[in-house]
Amino acid sequence: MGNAVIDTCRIIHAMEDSPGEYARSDSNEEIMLATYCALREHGYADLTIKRIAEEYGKSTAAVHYYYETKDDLLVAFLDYLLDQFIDTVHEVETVDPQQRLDLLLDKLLTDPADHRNLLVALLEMQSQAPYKITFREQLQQNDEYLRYLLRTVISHGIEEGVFSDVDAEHAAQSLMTIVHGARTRAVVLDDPNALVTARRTADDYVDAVLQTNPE
Amino acid sequence: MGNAVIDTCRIIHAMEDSPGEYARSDSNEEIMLATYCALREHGYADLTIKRIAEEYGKSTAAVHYYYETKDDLLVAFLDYLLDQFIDTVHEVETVDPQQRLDLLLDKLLTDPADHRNLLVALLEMQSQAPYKITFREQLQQNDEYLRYLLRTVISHGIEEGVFSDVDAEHAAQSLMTIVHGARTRAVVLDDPNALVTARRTADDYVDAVLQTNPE
DNA sequence: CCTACCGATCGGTAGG
DNA sequence: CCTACCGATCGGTAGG
Repeated sequence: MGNAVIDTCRIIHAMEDSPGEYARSDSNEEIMLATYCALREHGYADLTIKRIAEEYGKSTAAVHYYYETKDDLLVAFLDYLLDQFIDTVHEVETVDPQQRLDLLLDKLLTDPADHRNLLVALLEMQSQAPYKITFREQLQQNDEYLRYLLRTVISHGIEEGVFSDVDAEHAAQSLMTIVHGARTRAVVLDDPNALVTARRTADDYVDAVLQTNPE
Repeated sequence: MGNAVIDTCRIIHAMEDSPGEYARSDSNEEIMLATYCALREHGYADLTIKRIAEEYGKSTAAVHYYYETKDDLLVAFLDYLLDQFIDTVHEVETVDPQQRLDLLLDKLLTDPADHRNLLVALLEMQSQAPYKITFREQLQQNDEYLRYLLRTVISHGIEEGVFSDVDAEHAAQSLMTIVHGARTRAVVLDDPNALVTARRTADDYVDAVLQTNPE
């Protein structure tokens, strides 16, 4: 499993080292990737500038050249990481409420590719939320946005009469709770099944609480 | 908020420094408490033997006298921490399925006293699960036990005809997902309301999925 | 249990 | 961007 992770990072680096298409100003992107790999391999507690520099392939001074302090770098990295999750969700373009909610939950609770590695990285960053106000605010904003997406689609469904007239904000919070619970359990208990189970739980919830039973 | 934490730890220390009732062999308990406070105040990434020793009120060598390595200490501490949660749940003695499930969820999703501090400590320890097999196994065992309690009470309810004939294991996993999600959100987003909301979500789930509608 | 100390490593900087 | 280096701090141990 440890090897799988390293491989993933090697693959990412390989992809990115390919033909020099865009300007070298993408050093930032490279450092973000290096941070991602170093974090995934060592965890937040053992994440050092030196290890990031090793993944980056340059010296520690090179890292400090782009980011004055370790904190600056990590704040930027958390934005980068949360964007990865947002991007996935933005792939859903359907507007039909039932279908859209279904697909949003799919994106939030499965989808993968590199999902497991992303979830580990997220867990590590989350663990610093009680101590770094910046992190906490970034995570709050992300949660708020995802909740907004859910609340909106639920409201639309209610207006169209396909969902029961429930408290849309509460329903959105409930689904976010299931999402966070699934992610935590998947990574902490090392149980990939946790996401699949939670996807079903979310469906239970939608079917039983939101869905109008046409009979 | 930072002050509130420190105060909590001071209070705990005060309680424990009171009349010398039991033998001094309780140094272990004192070190566990010191670790709890140091962890709560600084987070896992900045948890050092020195800081634990400061909370303990003795030298770092004193800590190493009882625990050979930092790892040994932290493994013992995780057991200690998880026991705190288990103890709370064990206060539920009711056998009536509906009432018992209700009270179990209360204990898992509210109860507090020092709940928030306990949740922060848990989050910190969880963040090391991907890197320390021992931690992961301890957390797996804990989750398994709580799931067992839920599955059992659900099965009893089904036998007695007060719950629908659902997959008890899946229902238990769903509730555990909600519990983990609530804890994560409460601490990471610093939203005490997350627990209350999730308690309602759990009720939604129980009412809609488990409860037989007698009509 | 304490004092004193070990080698290793940390984030960050000076000077180029 | 690199080499070389800074003071501070880490987990752990020797000797008592």
